[in-house]
Amino acid sequence: MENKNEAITRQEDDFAQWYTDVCLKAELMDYSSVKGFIIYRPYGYAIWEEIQNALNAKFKGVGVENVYMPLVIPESLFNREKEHVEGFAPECLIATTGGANKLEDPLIIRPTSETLFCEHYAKVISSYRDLPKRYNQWCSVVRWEKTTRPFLRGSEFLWQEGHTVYETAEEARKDALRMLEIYDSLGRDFLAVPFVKGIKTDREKFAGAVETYTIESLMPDGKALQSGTTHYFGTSFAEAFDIKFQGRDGKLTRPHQTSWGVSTRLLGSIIMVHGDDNGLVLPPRVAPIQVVIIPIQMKRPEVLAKANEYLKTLQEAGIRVKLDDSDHTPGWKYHEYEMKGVPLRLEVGPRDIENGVFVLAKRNDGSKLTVNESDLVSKVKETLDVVHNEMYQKAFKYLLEHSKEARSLEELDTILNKEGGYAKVMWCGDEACEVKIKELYQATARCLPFDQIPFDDKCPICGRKAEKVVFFAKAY
RNA sequence: CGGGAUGUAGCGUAGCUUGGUAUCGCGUCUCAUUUGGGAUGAGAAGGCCGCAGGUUCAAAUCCUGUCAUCCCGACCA
Repeated sequence: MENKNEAITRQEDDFAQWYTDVCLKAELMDYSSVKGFIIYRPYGYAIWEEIQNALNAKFKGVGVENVYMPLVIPESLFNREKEHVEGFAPECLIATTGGANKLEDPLIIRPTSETLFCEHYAKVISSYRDLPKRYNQWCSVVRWEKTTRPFLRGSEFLWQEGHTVYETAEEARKDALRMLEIYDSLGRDFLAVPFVKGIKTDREKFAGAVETYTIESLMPDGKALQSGTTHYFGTSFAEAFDIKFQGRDGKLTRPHQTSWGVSTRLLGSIIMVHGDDNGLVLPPRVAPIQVVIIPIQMKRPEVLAKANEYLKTLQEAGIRVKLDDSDHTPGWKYHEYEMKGVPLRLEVGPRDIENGVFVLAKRNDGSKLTVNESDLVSKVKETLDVVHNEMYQKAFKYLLEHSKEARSLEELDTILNKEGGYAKVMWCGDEACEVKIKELYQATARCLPFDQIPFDDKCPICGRKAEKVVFFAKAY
């Protein structure tokens, strides 16, 4: 019997509504009373914490240090880099009063913190011996968005923003690419989300950047989601904020900078890429609960004793495990943890105990296996890895099957408007053709992928010579 | 910011046309029996009808404004 209170909209009926249902019913978030500002509930926040743990470990491995910068930026400071201002001004939230007084220099709630980092760097950098600097902060930023959706686009969102300073362009560029690789590995090894890696067109790049690199993921409704970006700034910020150092040659020199970030938008990606009509499906390595133990006929003391024994053993093995000994029926619990996307369910009841086994059920494909008690830890660990790999492979297959070459306007139309996914286009390099595709199909250039495999030699828009492959898609 | 839809208990809703005691289901709480795919019975609690004005003897209902959410477009991570 379908319980109306628990049921969610089916994906094929209304994908957007399905997404919202999952966000709410899996208890990831709730709406607050201010548009676009959401409440990250414990279960949703816990996923973000797992992402933080994974990234912090990777950051530390390449010498990144965590810091914290102020929430507010004086308008006068924010205004120093021209392109940057033009990019962000339309979506700034600005505080104009402090206490009873009007502020002479209004305070911008940070939409991003380049300016603060730069101001600080100008003070603390004076010699090549002070370089490189690799700072990162975990914080939230505010951008006054017109329309908002949980995790995908919010007025406030949580993210990390890294800001680095190097002596040379080569080092800085290398940093931007290395951080992109870290993001890519986060997707591959933790989120089970495959990304297309590449460089943004000039039109799509970050305000103030020389080059923007990106990881793009593909949602099951055929839309692309920009999931993280890294930027090479050249020396433009260093000039605007007067950051200079005395080089090995004794001369005052402008350093080269980068910035890079991923946000809670990654949660949106996880939800959509893996979720199904029963709710969330979490990749094991960032799942707050990796295994949930469901005892059957709990009132029998041997059942609860065995369940607690499993709990303890798995905890000691470093697995994130929960025993649900609430007095709901087993069936209720099955649905509950499926909605919440817990990768593995461990069932243990009188029948199992008699036979010295337990049942493991995989959330990603619903399959069940019977396991000998003695294999508890090894089998759970192994199966978590299996689930991760299956989830990644499934998403990767979808990505491949929905990345198609478009040699003509007709093919572009078919891919973008009927099939969904990426349209690979041979691009002449003229922004006019990029704009034309946007006008015709509401699709944007997601990136020029690093893996350039040309399949034609002329631009399908203007017919001129084309050498670069660009991925176009409708985007979130 | 334009076009459309929706706000009534934690969730889903009836009532609104034609103003007059706030409807039902789920969930929650208590007790008992249950437990291998959303258990059953009995009892109970829970509402400024999104918010603010207005019309009226009287507003969930009519009018104006506003806020929020969802969908479709233009901007972003």
